[in-house]
Amino acid sequence: MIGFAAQCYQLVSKIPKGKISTYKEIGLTLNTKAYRSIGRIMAKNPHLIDVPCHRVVKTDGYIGGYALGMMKKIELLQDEGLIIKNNRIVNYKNYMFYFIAKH
DNA sequence: CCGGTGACTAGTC
DNA sequence: GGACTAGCCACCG
Repeated sequence: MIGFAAQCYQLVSKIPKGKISTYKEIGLTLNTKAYRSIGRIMAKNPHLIDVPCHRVVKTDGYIGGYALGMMKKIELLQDEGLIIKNNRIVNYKNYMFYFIAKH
């Protein structure tokens, strides 16, 4: 059986390099409002390498948290070409990746 | 801007 | 196996 966590991991793993998504999007895609659950699952991420959860940020483009610390998360994102300022992704909307089509 | 509330899962006890 | 707790959030006042 595919658990909730597995679905999250699967979605996140589909985010292309240089792109980001939000916890909300994942929630919408999985048709749930369990935003916090998603965060908790990521925090316990047993697939830290396989699942690039550093590409998942808050709805406002703020970094949020990361198992290895926000600094590490920022590093990884910057390494993919994103610009981070004050813990926030500059022009994050340009990098947004939607799992489902939005108008 | 801060605090409280909501919704949901996986772990732990 | 039931109950409790924590969590990388979102939204509203």
